[in-house]
Amino acid sequence: MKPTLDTVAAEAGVSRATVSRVINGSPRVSAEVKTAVEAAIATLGYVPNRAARSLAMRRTDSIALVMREPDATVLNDPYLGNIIIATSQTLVGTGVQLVLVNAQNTAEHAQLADYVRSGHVDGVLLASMHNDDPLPRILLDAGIPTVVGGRPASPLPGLSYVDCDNVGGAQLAAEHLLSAGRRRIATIAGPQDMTAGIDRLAGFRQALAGRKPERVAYGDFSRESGQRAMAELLDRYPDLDGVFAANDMMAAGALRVLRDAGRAVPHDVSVVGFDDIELARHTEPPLTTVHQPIVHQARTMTELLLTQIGGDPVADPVILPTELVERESA
Amino acid sequence: MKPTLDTVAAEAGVSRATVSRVINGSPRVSAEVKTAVEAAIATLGYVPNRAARSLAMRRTDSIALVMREPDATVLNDPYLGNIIIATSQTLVGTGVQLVLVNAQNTAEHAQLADYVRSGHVDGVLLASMHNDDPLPRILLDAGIPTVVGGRPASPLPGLSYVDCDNVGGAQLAAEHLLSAGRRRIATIAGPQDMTAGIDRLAGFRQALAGRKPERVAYGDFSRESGQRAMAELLDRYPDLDGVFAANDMMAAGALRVLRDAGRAVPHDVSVVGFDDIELARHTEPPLTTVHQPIVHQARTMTELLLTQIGGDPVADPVILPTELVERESA
DNA sequence: CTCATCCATGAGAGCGCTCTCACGCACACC
DNA sequence: GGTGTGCGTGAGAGCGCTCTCATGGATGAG
Repeated sequence: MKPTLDTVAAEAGVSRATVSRVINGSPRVSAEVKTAVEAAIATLGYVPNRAARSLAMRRTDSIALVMREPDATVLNDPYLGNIIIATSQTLVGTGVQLVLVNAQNTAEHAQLADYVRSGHVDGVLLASMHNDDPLPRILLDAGIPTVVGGRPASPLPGLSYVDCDNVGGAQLAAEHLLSAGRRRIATIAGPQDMTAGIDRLAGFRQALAGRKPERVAYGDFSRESGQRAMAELLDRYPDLDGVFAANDMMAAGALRVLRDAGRAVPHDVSVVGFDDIELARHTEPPLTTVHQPIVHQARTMTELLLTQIGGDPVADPVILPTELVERESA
Repeated sequence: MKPTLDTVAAEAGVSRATVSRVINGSPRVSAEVKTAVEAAIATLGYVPNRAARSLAMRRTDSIALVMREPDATVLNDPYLGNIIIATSQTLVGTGVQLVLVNAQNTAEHAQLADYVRSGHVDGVLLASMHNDDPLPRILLDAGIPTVVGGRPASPLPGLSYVDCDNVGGAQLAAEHLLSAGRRRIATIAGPQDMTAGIDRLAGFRQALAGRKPERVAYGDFSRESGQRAMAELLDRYPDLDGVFAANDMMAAGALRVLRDAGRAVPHDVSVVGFDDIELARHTEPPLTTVHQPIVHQARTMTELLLTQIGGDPVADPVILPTELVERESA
């Protein structure tokens, strides 16, 4: 039978309350009693029961990381995996546990809301939202500390989020192409129902400052869509000499299509991606891309959430800087 | 104030026990009372408190997924991320929650053991163990349902695990090289403190059936180590015409080194990898590799664990089949 | 010497839920 | 009419912890 507070109290010859004080580091305990209790804890191998503790304290010392992607796409893109692992690593040593929650369809949203409201977590990290996502609003209204990854489409006052500088990063990419002498630059834009897609296109446009014609094709961040978009661009603008793809996956697809079309990269066409995933080092040629600080983002999100749970006011959005990683494709 | 069982009971004009019965789907409730209670739950927006429930039931409906890798390597290899996401997806609809736990050093092992024993999870999934890992034994001794990913180095009776057929997969790879007419085949073996490394080398040896000389270099599953090992092999066996790398990451490194050395793949040297990660489609040339069924593995592990938690006897180890995916490198 | 003060400790009331047990009612049987 | 069975329901005792409040002894002030 597992030892409880009472067992320890009996062993140490004190009351349950005193043992509790020792465990929680209360200063109002005499040194001798403290050592006695600690000895009892050690000999019994006592471990506090988390359920009982959180029932009494109305606090769980755990947070949820909510993923909202349909299955297939997620597994190919390392973004989510990295966010998860980085978050988990940030939590090491804080005593806070990470609960992973999948909420893909509407039924699961409702379930999730219930779950969160059941007091099983103290706060929520929302990874990779889509535009129409009702969840932030629900959580906000329920008074659950929440931090979102990526800029929400519609600004919700009182919602803090952490994003990388998508606009600035895309500008960096486009400017790099310009400074390499490219003048007929196209872009494979991301889905326009995600702010990452929107902002990266905006940055691209800003850097190109209205040059005509505007060469844009759209993808959904998947490799296949990158291939389709690249083919479309080659068809519409056969003279293009530079491509900015809104993520590396699509850039990899584009690279393949360009090669098949007989265009040498970077000689005939320069290509820049976005994200700097592991894959970017292995494409042929290795991909010049905009580095997205995923680990830093996860860390920041977690820290914001923890301070918010600790009672601090909701922090302002944080935008992390991006930087260009020059390889061989541009 | 959040509604509790008592609130609902008062609203529905019944006792707390009856409400509990309705919530838990007990058959011993009359239809009219049931609907009344359900109406009360709906109007009050009642959600059961998980902490209270698990305190009373001595069960938490959540499992831990324990990761044991030093940080950096993990982020580049999609394996862990995929395991996590696949596990989480398997759990959708079961009402079981996934708690992610990082246990990298010895201090954290002790903490983990305490954590698990604090009754915060019903069982443990152990991802990617190393040889000297004390954790399975600890968990087994503590009577915690546990399922391990990958064959443990020292067989622990009563420990169930799920692995892919590393031996068979490596054989497949080597046989593919043989049947392509390759006769001077080398291997970049994985770390020999992990059974995946050991078993893949064993399978390779089995397929080559003692042909001499044995051309082996060792890596640690990272790209850089693959490069080093490939360079070493070229140095020692300049006439080699086939390479089996124990994972795709090392194969990608090898491909790079081969190209730099002026060896055409697959014309001069055929290369086969292992894992079939996304990266394998993007190398130059695309990598022929052994597909490892990660999602299937995660699913199987989760199911084994859940049945074990449900009281079923510990299941025998499961070895999932691997298959060769032919692309262009061999 | 008395009274107020302070501090270590204990008693006990919850936190919100589950589950056993007893109760009362309806029905069927002898 | 009594006994037995079955079933829906309620009362109440926990589950293991925290926290408030009371207690009693030591200390210092008046």
